[in-house]
Amino acid sequence: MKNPHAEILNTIYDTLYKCYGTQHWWPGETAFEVMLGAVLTQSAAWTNVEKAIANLKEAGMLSPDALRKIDVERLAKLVYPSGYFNAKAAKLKALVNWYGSEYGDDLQKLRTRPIGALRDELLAVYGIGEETADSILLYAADKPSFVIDAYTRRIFQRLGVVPQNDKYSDWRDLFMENLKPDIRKFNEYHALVVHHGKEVCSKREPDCESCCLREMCSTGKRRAD
DNA sequence: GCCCAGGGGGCTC
DNA sequence: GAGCCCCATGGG
Repeated sequence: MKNPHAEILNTIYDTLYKCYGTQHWWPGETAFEVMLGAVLTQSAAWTNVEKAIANLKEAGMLSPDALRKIDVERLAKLVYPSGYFNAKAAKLKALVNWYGSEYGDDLQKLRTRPIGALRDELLAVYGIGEETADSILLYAADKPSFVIDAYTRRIFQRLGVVPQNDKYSDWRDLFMENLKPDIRKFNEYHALVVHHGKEVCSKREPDCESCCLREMCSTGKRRAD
């Protein structure tokens, strides 16, 4: 028999895709904006991240050079709406300093790096952990790196599809080892998971009645059991 | 007005 | 290497 995980992961993808369709997900107007967004969205709602990015745009701060030059206190005020503003200002500084010193702010150069090496580099930058690294790899650097977030864990836990250990790396391996590396699909899969997590499978009150995954989900199966 | 969301760093043991 | 606290906002 074929790999059972591969089958269920593909079935879940197909079901979500049939239910919601293409998400056209590109969380930012440019790859650089995506990198900033990946940091700003840490523990923050995307609506607040949009406010922070709008502030940066208005202040002419959507370039690596401008962000390197700006006063960190002023930067903190601009990103205020996304929360943790002092921490995030320092993180953005670290990100653009790395981007400039290692790649000369050249996106194409960054994209020529192999996925594993680039991931290790990102993880060494202050403020970039595993989820943020994978978001940048997938949505800015065009690398097939599966993004795990709170929605992913919650939804797949409810479906009973879980790795042996509840660590980020184990969750990522579950997807990376059972899906063919495909940038488009990883992009779409994560977008569908986020959409489903927000609209249907929220933490407080999952709407199991209208959930397209309810047939394979333990949480929503109270009717028959 | 409280409770909750939740990624990453840094410290302790 | 697991456990805990800190960072701060906005929405239920």
